[in-house]
Parts: sequence; structure tokens; C-alpha cells
Amino acid sequence: MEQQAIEIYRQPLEEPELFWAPIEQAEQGLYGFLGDLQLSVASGSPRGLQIENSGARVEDGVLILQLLEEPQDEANLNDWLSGDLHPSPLLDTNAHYQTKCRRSGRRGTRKRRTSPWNPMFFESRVSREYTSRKNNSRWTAKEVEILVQGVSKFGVGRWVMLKRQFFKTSIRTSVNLKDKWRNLLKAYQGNSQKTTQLYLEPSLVEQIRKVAEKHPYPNKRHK
DNA sequence: TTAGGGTTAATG
DNA sequence: CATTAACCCTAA
Repeated sequence: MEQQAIEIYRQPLEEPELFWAPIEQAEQGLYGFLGDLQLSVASGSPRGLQIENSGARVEDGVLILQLLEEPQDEANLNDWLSGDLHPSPLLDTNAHYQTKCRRSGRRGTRKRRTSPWNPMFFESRVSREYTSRKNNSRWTAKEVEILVQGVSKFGVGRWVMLKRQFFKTSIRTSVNLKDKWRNLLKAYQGNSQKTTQLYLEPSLVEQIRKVAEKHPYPNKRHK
């Protein structure tokens, strides 16, 4: 896993303030790499938080809730992050998810005082109810082309690898890639006449069929 | 993390 | 309204 520095943007809000990384899928993968997070106070200007992590990928997303009181120095910050010593500055985390994080997050009313870094904070969200999708951006023919290249190279079921090699900076997550491939098969595999919403060059469709034949989905490696 | 069942937005 | 496509949830 490569090192990656993620700049955290600071957005002026009513307090408490919210920090977040300029990355997609803020809701997902959050607790997965908490353990790898290392935070430091950026010395430059603007002053802010910087996250360095070894486990996270940009597409994992991370959402940072900033403390009310500005950390004076790194020690202070680490202290705050590590401990029960400091009560959470968040008066109502819920309100902030509702107002500032679009459709993500819990819906009910619930105030809690707990550090955002406390695992408890995230556990409550693990089985979060399904609410609504975050984005719905359509795939382009070009993206499909790249996906087909990827599957033809790695086969089916190596979505993370495919993501890293072919969709490194893309919005698409490894799961998105898997889903898209599944949709492509539905649309173009078999002989039934289906209406597709995205026009693909016949040659590309042909390619999809070939690759699909060579690499049957699913790969039962995990089953 | 993957596979596969589900949900929902967009489309014709 | 029926279907498609994108996205979500979660067992294993």
C-alpha cells in the first residue's frame, strides 16, 4: 500500500466545524482505516489538519470532524484524538450529517458526546439504514472501454487491482467496477434484445462479448 | 474484498 | 409504467 497524503479542506461553517478530505465516498471505508490515520497540524498557511495514512486510498473517503477548540499544537491534537480525556466537541453529530453531508448519515435525532475517533462513533453507522445513493453519474463509453481492457487483463474478480491500475483517479470504486461489469453482461451477453441507454461501438460490444467469454463471471475464487 | 441480492434514480 | 443503470448492503 503506498503512502498518500490527503489534504483536508476547511470549510467555514457554523460551529462545530467540519473538515473533510476532497475525496469521494465519504461515508464508506471510514472506520476501515482509522487505525492507519496519522494526523498532524499543518504548519503552513492556511493552518489546518493533514492526514497521512498508509492504508487508505483516495476513493475510500474520509470525513473529519474538527474540534471546536482549535488545537494549539500537535501534542494537543494527538491528546484530543487519542483520548477519552476530551469530550467530543460535537453537540449533535446528526445535525451535521444531515445539513452538511447531503443524504448520508443517520436520520434520527441523537446527541452524543464522543470523540469522532472513538470506534463507538462509527459502530453506530455500520448497520446504518439504506437511505439514498450518493451519486448517479453515468458511465461513458470511454470508461467502459477501459473497464473492458482491465477485465481482459486481470480477468474477473480482481476489482481492486483493476481499480488501482486502470481507474486510479476515477470516481469509480472497485465495487462500481464490479457492478458495471455485471450490468454490461446483462446488457450484451446472451441473445435477448435489450435496449441500452449508452451507445457503444459495435466493436466494443464485440470485445465485451469476447472478454466475457474468456473470463466468465463470477469468479468463484471467493465462494 | 467479492459476489450477489436489493434499492432507487433515470430513461424511453 | 417497465426497464436499465448506478449504487447500497453484507455474508463469507
